[in-house]
Amino acid sequence: MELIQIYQCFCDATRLRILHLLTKGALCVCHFQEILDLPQTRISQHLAYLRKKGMVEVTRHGTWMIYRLPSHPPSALEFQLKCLQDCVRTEEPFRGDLERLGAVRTDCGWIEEALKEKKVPGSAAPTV
Amino acid sequence: MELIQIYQCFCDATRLRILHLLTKGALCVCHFQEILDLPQTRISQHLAYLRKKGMVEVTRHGTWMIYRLPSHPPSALEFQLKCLQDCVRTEEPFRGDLERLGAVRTDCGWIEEALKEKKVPGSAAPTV
DNA sequence: GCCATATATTCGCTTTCAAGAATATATTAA
DNA sequence: TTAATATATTCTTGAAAGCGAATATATGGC
Repeated sequence: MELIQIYQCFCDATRLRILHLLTKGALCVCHFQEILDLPQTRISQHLAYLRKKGMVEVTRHGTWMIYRLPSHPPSALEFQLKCLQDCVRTEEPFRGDLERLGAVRTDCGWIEEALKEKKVPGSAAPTV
Repeated sequence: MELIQIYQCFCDATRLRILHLLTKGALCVCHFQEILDLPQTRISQHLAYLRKKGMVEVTRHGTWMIYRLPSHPPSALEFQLKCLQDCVRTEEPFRGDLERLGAVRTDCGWIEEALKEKKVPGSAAPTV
């Protein structure tokens, strides 16, 4: 019953914030750390949970793990994510997350470009 | 964070079936028992959970407890319930639930009329 | 009052979950 | 090879959840 798995993923505040951020583009773990201001372990654990349930996909780029929503999400998930965006547009902490996301200003397109051009995750990496 | 409470209520199969049935009208516990074919204790427990989270309201009519969705549900809940109905229209066990609901053929309007007319929960009650 | 019915609550058990701490792994740089 | 960075995994603890079994409560009929 896949719909329930979606609700299970959505019923924790940290996961909800992660998924919400991913609707704006792919991100790596250090970005989540910075934006959510939560310990790395906790973020990785929730990302592992989401991976296990098939809600996110991941690619390694150097030492970074780039997380993104599934390329072809089931329609129920797509729908729920849309709904999520609508519901929390003005709610904290989601609104603040988006602001901080803007400050980080690195969606995964940017990351991937940088990686392809320079391959220097240690130096050009977001200083987290 | 009220949205999360909605997801928490939605993330169990039994509760999801209960809420789905309630979108079609109020029901009492014995109806849930018959339609879902689950033990009374379990249903009451999940209804208590939903009550605690404000997802259902309840009225006593004689020995029956009539459950229904809140008269003025928060818009997020309304939206999610709409979504639920769309998502599971063809899915089991939801489809079967609706069929069995049709067989029971007693929405709460009927129950309340009967109660007001006859006050005989013991005899005219659904034979469960 | 007593009994039956409908429903709720409590208890004990097992599983899952959330979280922090500690540790492990993979990759890159030197 | 060694060190540093980014991330994952494991461990432990406490809390919550789900479930069946047993028990309690409220109501109505007698």
